[in-house]
Amino acid sequence: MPLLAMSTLPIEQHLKPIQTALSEHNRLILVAQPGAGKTTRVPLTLLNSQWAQGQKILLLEPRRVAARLAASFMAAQLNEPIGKTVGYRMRGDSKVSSDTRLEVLTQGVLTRMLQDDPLLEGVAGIIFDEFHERSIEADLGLALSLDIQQSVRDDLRLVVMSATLDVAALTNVLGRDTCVIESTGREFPIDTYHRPLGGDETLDAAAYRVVTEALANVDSRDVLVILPGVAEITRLVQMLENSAFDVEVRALHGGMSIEAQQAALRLHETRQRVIVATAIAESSVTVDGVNVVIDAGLERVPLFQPQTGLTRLTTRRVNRASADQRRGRAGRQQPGTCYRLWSQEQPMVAYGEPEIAQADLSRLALEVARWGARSPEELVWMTPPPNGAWQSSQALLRQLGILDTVGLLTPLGKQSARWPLEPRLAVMLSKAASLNAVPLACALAALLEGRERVSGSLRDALAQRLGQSRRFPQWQRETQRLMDMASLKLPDKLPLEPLSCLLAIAYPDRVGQFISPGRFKLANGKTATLSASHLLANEAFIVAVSVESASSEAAIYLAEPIMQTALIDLYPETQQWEERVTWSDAQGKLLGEAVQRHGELVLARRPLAELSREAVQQALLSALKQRPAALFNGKVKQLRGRMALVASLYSDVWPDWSESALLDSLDVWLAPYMTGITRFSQLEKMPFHSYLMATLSWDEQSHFERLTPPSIMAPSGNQASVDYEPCLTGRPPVLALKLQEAFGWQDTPTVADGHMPVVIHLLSPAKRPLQVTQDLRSFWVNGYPEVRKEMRGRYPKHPWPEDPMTAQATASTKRHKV
DNA sequence: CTCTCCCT
Repeated sequence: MPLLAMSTLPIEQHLKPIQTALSEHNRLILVAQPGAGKTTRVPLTLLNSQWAQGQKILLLEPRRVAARLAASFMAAQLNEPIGKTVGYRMRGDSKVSSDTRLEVLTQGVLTRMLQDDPLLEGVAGIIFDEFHERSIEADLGLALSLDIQQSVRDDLRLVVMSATLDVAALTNVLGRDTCVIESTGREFPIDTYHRPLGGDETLDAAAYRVVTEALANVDSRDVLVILPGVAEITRLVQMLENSAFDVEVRALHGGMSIEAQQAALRLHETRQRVIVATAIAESSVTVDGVNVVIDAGLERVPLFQPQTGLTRLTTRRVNRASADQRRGRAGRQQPGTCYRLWSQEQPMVAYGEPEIAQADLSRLALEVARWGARSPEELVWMTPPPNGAWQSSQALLRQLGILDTVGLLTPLGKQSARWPLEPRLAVMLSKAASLNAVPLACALAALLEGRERVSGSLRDALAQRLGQSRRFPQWQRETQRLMDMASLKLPDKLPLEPLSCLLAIAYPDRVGQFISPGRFKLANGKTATLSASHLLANEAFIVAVSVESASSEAAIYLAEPIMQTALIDLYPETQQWEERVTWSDAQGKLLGEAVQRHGELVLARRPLAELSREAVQQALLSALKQRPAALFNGKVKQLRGRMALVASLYSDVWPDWSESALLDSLDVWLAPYMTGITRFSQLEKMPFHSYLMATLSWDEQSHFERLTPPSIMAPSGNQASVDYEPCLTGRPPVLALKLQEAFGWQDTPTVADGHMPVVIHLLSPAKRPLQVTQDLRSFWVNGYPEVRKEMRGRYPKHPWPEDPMTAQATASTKRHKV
C-alpha cells in the first residue's frame, strides 16, 4: 500500500475538532470513507488528550489481520516496535507491555475484558472501527460499553467510526447530543457499467461474458470477480481455465486455508490475474493490483430460523453499502472500472440487516446473562435482538444447563462462559472432564469450530488429524490453545471412544431416532434426512452435528451413531420412567406404558400392566380437553348461559364458567367424581351440569334458580323452557312457544328478578317462527292483526281471537274447547 | 452437499 504523506490525509483537518469534541462530550460518531486515514490517525491523536493521560485507549478491529496491520503502522509512526506504546491483543496472540497505552483489539477480546472487569479500570476510551460491518460482537461490545458509561464510568469516551453508516439510527442509540463528524474519502475515480443478465442467461454465462469484455479493455489490470459462493466460483474458474484467455485464474474464498488464500492474493510477475472470490474480498482481504471489479451483486448468508433452531443459507441481493464497498475495491490504487451484473433500475436497499437481526444468538444470550442482565431490554441496542431468535437461544441454553429459570448463568454456565467457543462446544468441554475426555473434546471443538470443511465421517476426520497433526496446522494450533487453557498436553495417542457422547452433550436437541432408512426424527421434533446411501442410514440413533434446514425436511451433513444406552446415561432426566396413559381411539381404551423420553424421542418403552388411578384420571381428563364438545353438551351450555347472564347483571360473587376456566379447573370440579371411571364412554355420560351446580353453596344455588328459572309458566299452564345459550354471547335469553299459548300475557315475561325481559319467539301451530319480539304488548297491538289475517285461513281449527291480551290461552286446537 | 468472521 502506498503510504500517503501525513498532511495529505483527508482526516487531518478533522483531528482538532475531534479532540475538542471529546474534551467536552463522551460520545462521538465519525463517518469517514476508506482511505481517509481514520484507523491510524485518530487513535494516536486521542492518545495525547488531557482525558487520556496515564490511561489506555482501546481500538477495536473486526479482523485479526486488520488489528495487526493497524498496530504495526502506528508503532512505525512512533518509531517504536509493536508492544511498546502501541500493542495488539487477539485470540492466541498478543504484543503488549506495561508501557502500552494504545491496544488494538479484535472484538471478542473487548467482550472478555468487559466481562472480567466491568469498570474497565485504566481505560480512558474505546474506538469502534469499521462499525458499519455490524457484527454481533461489535453490537454487543457497544451495548456493554454504553451500559458501563451510563452507570459507573461517565468519563469513558466512546468513538464509533465507520465508512458508511446509518447515522440517524446510531444517533438514536447514542443520544441527541452525540457529536457527529464526517470526513470525505480518498478514492480514485471508478467508471460503473451495468451489465444485467439476459433473458435466459445464467449467472455463470453472464459472469463469463463480462470477464471477456473486461479483458478486452487495454486499461484493465487484474480483475476481481465477486460471486455468491464456492459452487459459482468453481464453475467460473473452470470455464476460464478451459478458455483461450492468457490469464492467471485464481479462486478465493474463506473455505480455503490461510496459506492458500495468501497464495491466491500474491501478484503474478508477468500474467494478468482474474481472481474469482466470495464476499471475502469485499472487506476481509485487500486484493492488490486490481482495477476492475465484476460484481454479481449477490451474497449468500446464513439465516437463523428460530422455529427449528437451525440455520439456513440463502442467496440474496446485496445492499447499496455492500455494492459500493465492492466497487471501491477497483479504485484503491488507480482509476478503475466496475461492472455490475444487474440493471441500473433495479431497486436496492441502502443498508443490510445487521448480523444480530438474522443469526443464531446463543453466544450473545450467554454473554448477556453473564453480564447479569436477565433480558436484552436491560441494555441499549442499535438493533435489539429479535424476540424469536432470542427465545430460541435461551431455550437452547436452558437445555444445555447453562441458564437457570430466572435467566441467569448456572455454575456450569459460568464455567462454560470461560471457553472461547460457541455455547454447545463450551458445555461439551466443561463436561468432558467427567468423561475423562478433555483432550478429545479439545480436538473435537477445534475441528467443529474451525473453518475447514469436514465431509464424510467426523470420526475419520478426527482420527486423521490425531494421526498426522502436522498436516493440519490450523487445527493443531486451535487444539493446543484449548489444551493450554485446560492446562493439559495433547497425548500422543488418543482413544476416540467417547466421541459420540461428547457430541450428544453439545447437540442434545439433534439426537435423531430412526424412522426409515436415511430418515430420522430429531429430539427437537423436526424430521431430518441423510442421503439413503449414507453409512449411517440404518442406525437406530445418531447425533446430527451439522444440519441445514431446507424447505421441507432438514438435511444432515455430518452425524455420528450413538448407543441408546449411552443416551440414557448422558441425559439424567431420561432415567425417570415416565408413566404415560393415552386414550387410543382405535382400540377404544386407555393404553398405559412407561417411557424413557428425550425431547420428542421415546428412547425406551415398556407396557404398564396396571395403570395408577391418578394416571388414568389424568389421561381421561386430557382426552376430555382434546374433545371439549363432550363436556360442553346442551345442559352445560344452558348452565353456562345462565351463569353468564347472572354474572353480567350482578358483578359481585358469581364464578367464571367460561370454557377455558372450566377446562383449566377440571381437576377441582370434575375429578372428585371420577372414581371408578376408566373409559371415555363412561366419562362423557357423566352429568357435568350437576357437578357444576354442586360447586355453588345451597344459598347460591337457590338464588341462582330464582334469577334464572329454567322454565316459565305460560298462560296456557304449560311450562315453557327458557333458552339461556344466547346469553353466552351477551344476548338476552329466548322463550319459544306457540302463539296461542301466549294469549293473556300483556307484557313480555322477564327473568333475573324482572331485570331481563326474554326474547319471545312466537311460533305457528306448525312450530314455524311467526314473530320474534322483546316487546309483547307492542306486538299484540301492531303486529298481531296482520298475522291473524294471514294465519286464520291457513290454520282454521286454531283460535285467532281479536283481543289476544284477554283471550284464553291454549295449547291445543278449537275442537277441544268446543 | 455449505456464507463469513471472531473469542482470557
